[in-house]
Amino acid sequence: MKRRKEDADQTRDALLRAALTVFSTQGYTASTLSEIATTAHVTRGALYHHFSGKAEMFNTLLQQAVDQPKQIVQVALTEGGTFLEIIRRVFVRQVIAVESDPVYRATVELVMFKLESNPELEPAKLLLARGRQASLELLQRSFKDGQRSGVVRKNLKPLELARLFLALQIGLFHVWSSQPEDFDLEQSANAVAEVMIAGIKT
Amino acid sequence: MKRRKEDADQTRDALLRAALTVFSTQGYTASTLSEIATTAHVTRGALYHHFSGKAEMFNTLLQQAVDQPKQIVQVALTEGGTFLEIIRRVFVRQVIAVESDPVYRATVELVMFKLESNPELEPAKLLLARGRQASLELLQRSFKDGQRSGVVRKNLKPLELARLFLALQIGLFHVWSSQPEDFDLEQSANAVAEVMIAGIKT
DNA sequence: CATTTTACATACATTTATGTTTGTATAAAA
DNA sequence: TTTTATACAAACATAAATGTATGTAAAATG
Repeated sequence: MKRRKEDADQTRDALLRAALTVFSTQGYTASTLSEIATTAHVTRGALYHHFSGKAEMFNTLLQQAVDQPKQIVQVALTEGGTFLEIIRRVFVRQVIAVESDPVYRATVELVMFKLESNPELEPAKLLLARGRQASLELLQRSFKDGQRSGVVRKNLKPLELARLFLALQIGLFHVWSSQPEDFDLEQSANAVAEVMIAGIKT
Repeated sequence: MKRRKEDADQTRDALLRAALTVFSTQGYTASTLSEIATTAHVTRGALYHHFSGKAEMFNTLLQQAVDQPKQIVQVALTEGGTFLEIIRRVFVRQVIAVESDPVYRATVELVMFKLESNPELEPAKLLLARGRQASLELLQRSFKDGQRSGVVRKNLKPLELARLFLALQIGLFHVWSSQPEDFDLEQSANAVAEVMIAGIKT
């Protein structure tokens, strides 16, 4: 029995959700299209109808997650405050976002820590690299401003400061991700942010 | 023609090196025993003679890499110095170790950032988790001592400090690993360590 | 109402990796 | 020197995943 267009969209969504689930548990490479299809309660026929294959599903998932960090920066900027306050807000919120949104979390974990080298995923990797590069440059400019206005120590290069910021975020997420149960991410993010601020302010 | 015992050991080593190479380029899951064997200039027959399969090869590789960080701590302790000096030395050296030893680096990158979920690798994951847990506890005790002796701020819990230390190491390595070319790891490690020290000292 | 798409399911052909088995030349042991 | 164990290579059998091709009922289109 044929479905209506809205039903088809629903099938597509179910397939994407199933893909994320299967990717997260089996890993990308070991994930089979059969399992994704059956998890979504359809057959591979439906999957091939909606997507060209595994890589396209992955790219679709990824695309949904790359915008999140930028939005957080936008919001934090509109709220105003001192430079260090903004930096701190962005840091903490970006870390927490990953805890509150399970889909976002699964995607980030998958992409950052659980993706084996794979030629067919190079475009995805590039997308991510560009995103990180953009963040790095934005942070670098911010810290340069911070130094100009005198609130940030000047013996550290803006680039190093930006890397420190990123490294702390990624590392904190990594450590939490490996043992989420006994770990209050928000609290840790605040503690870590405090040390970072204390370490870089004049 | 049959080889002598020493030749056999050589074959085994070649297989392990080949495995690391192939794992690093193709990822664990996508790596095939055929490719590992041919990379080592033998056939799968030799591989199956020396190892029970892919997982055993991986575990063997991993085992070689888990001891490294501990040794660095041992050495750094014997050299003496103030608490903050030791912390800084350990931090920087552990980060740098990964740059100077290509085999160690490849293993760590593989294990930390490029290992998709895989039931047959659970023992390996456990091995690593235990190692990290041990580091965490050691660091925690160290920071507690540091606080008792008054050189470390007391408004942060030792556990948080230990996580901060680990997160910085992991994050820095992660950021560097994604773009090693335009990045002096030693310099960054020192810069980061300095900020960390500045952020936690009284 | 007739026709054409759409949204899948089903069946098939091909490929590829795996584990095992068998064969064999040589080194080591007795 | 005879025997046995070692270190592999080569062949085989099996399983599993992929992509494609075909079938089909219902929805959309005119």
